Amino acid sequence: MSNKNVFLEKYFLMTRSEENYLKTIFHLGGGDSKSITTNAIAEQMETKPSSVTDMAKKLSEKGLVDYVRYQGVSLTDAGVKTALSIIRKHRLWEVFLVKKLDFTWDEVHEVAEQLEHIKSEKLIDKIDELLEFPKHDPHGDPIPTKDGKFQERDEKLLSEMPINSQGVCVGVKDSSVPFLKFLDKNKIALGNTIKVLDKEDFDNSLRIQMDGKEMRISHQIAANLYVKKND
Amino acid sequence: MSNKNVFLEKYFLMTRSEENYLKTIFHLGGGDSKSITTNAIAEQMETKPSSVTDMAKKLSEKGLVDYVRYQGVSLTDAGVKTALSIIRKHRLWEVFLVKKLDFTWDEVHEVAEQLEHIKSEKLIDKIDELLEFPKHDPHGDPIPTKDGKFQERDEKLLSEMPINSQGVCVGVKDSSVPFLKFLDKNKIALGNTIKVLDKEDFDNSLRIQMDGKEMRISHQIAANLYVKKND
DNA sequence: AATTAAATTTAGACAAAGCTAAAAATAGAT
DNA sequence: ATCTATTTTTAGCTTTGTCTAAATTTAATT
Repeated sequence: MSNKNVFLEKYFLMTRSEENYLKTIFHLGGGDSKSITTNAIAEQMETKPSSVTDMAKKLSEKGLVDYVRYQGVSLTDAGVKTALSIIRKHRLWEVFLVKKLDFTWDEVHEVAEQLEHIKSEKLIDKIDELLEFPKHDPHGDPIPTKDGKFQERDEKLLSEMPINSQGVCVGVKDSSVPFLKFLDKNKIALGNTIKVLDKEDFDNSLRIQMDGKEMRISHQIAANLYVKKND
Repeated sequence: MSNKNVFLEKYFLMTRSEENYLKTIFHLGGGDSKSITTNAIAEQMETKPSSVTDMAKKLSEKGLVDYVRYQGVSLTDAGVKTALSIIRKHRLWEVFLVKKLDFTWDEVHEVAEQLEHIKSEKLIDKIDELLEFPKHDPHGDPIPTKDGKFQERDEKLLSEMPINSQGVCVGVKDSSVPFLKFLDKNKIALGNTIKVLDKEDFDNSLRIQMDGKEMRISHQIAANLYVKKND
């Protein structure tokens, strides 16, 4: 019961629950040294704030988050690294499910949610290799590198943007007359800021916000608009 | 909190621990209506008999084992079915790891031990399909069918036999003169009963028992001898 | 600056899965 | 048939992760 291997104890032996908390904190922005409230975490994870407090203490003990009572939590460098490794696994498994097993867009999340907790570095590296080192998951979100780097591509198709992200319109893929006319008619112009509010699984159409007003656009349109992500 | 869906509650929502117990009981022979002692289970699982007793009660509650105090446990039909579905998953994942990700013989078990608990029927069916419905895992053990049938092949290569299994020598694959001379010299003849005592991971050689005496044979030999399993 | 509303933490409880130590039942040997 | 020795179970405690309800701190408003 002695303190044999602090490194192993603190960083490798993560429980499923701990990993889920780190992932959530990262997604809520707590990797940018921003403090995330216990309430926000509780809401996201569909649990109670008091449970979050308990876990915050535990993760703080392990050096994975900075936690100040009543002030919320933010990930430490070690916490960010761990969160990224889980997100990497999640997204690689999503690619695997879609590319190798013909899962659809909307089926992958639940299963990847389980697979991301499998503990084997070799396994995920081999999956990465099998998939030929994909850069993005099926939703267009970037896959962190093995050494925990986030290679955020700053130009992408609007259809690949995650929900709640926003960017400036920087180009078109289809430059046909009908398409450009459509953009003009709908006051979509280069330089406009567009925020993705929601995606409809049924037809992949998007609800977006532009210049303060909301609108819905089809997947075909979104898949031909390049935007530069800025948040 | 009402008793909404008994089927779901009893059969689908299995914990990892419950699944591991069922698998162990099956492997110890408790599927053949034979009673397995709590001590045997505890030893196999590297836990304590008292913990096994607790779980026996729980699994009995759920209708997965028959448990009589001081008499041990045996799997019910539902228990056998569940155990086989876990074993099926374990073995399919092993094949996947070896065939698709270049894992070696000895690396697969630990990872498959985790993967077997992933809950997604579609996932394992798709893996099965990807692998073109293999009949045996990398160790030569049979993969149960989706509807829980064990298709024990009664003829297999000696090199594919699991440790502690035994069979009667029924044929050769390589019928070249040098090979047959070797068999003759070592008194290995059709009709002999051979028991696999141990496998050496390093060179895949086997320690076997034949006619009461022990000997070691290379993988190349074992991979060219057909035996008919009989226990 | 004081008071109230909202957010957060503490305290105490629970279920799952395990352990230890003591009690009870079975089985083996005489 | 009785008595040990072994096996098995019970009772009570531990840890992890969760919850509820009560207490406390922060923030917002007057």
